[in-house]
Amino acid sequence: MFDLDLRSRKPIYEQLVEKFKELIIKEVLQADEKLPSVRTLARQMTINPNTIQKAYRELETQGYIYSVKGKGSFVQVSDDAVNQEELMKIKEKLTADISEALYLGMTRTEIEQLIKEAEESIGGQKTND
Amino acid sequence: MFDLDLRSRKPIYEQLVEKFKELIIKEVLQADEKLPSVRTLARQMTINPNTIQKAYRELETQGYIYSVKGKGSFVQVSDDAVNQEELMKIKEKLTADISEALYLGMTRTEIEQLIKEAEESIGGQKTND
DNA sequence: TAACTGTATTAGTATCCTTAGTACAGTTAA
DNA sequence: TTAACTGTACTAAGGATACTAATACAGTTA
Repeated sequence: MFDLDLRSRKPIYEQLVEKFKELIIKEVLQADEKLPSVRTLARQMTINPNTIQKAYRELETQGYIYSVKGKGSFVQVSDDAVNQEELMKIKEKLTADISEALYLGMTRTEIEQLIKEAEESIGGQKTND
Repeated sequence: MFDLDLRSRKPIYEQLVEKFKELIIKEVLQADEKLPSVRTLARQMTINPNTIQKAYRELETQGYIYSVKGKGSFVQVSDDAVNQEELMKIKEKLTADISEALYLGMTRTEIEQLIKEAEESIGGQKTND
C-alpha cells in the first residue's frame, strides 16, 4: 500500500498515521471508503496487528476515520464542527511555523505560494498518484 | 525567566528550545545578547544543568545561538545562508500543516491572516511582553 | 588563584515502541 | 447455526530510546 521506514526513529504507527492522513486529505481515499483490516494490513506489511490498531485508533481520535466492530474502519466525512479541537492545534502549529519561516528568510509571498499549491493538491486529482 | 510544565509529556529541554526560539524570533533577545549560563538558569528553575545544556546544544544546532567555552552562550545573528537546512524543514512542515488546515475547514484568507499577524509580532515590539 | 563559563562522559531511570498471545464481541455469508 | 471475517481489550515481555543526574575536564576573567 505504501512504504515505511522500519529503521526510522519515527515510530511505525506514526508513519502510518501520516500516510493515511495524507491519502485522506488528498482524497485518494474517499468518504466512507473501507480501509484494509488491521490483520490484513499487518500481514501485508509484516508488522504486528497491534501497531496497525494503534494507528487506526489515533486516526479515529483525530476524526479522520471511524470504526465499526465486525465491519471495518472507514474514512470519516470531514465535519468542521467535530474537528474544532484539531483545528485549534493546527492553528497554533501554523502560527509558530510561520513565524519561524519568516525569521529564517522566507517571504510572505513564498508562504502564500505554498497555500496555493496545497489548495490545488487537495481537490484537483482523480485516482492517479 | 519563563514558565515550564515539569509534568508535561513534552521534555523540559524541548520546552526550553521552543521558549528561546520564540524570544529570539520576536527579538526580545537580540543578536549577540548573552543567555543565562547553564548553571545559573538551572539553579533558577531547579532543574539539572545538563538539561539546560541539551537545550542550548539544540539551539546551536539549529543556528539560533552560539557558545564560547568559558564565556557563555549568545544569540546568533540570523544568516539566511546558514539556515537553509532549517528552512527546508520548516517548508515541509508548513506544506503538510497547510493541507491539513484547509482540509479541516480553514480558509486561505484565515491562513493569510496568520501570516500577517506573525509579520507584525516579529519586528514590531520593544521590551514589553 | 578563585569563580565563573561551556563541554564531555558515564550511568541509572523512566518511558515508549513493538511484538506476542489470548480473549471477547459484532457482522456476514454459506 | 457455523465459520470466517471484522474491531477491541488486555497483559506481558523485550528492546530501544530519551531524559535526567553526577562528575570531571577545559577555557575565561578579574
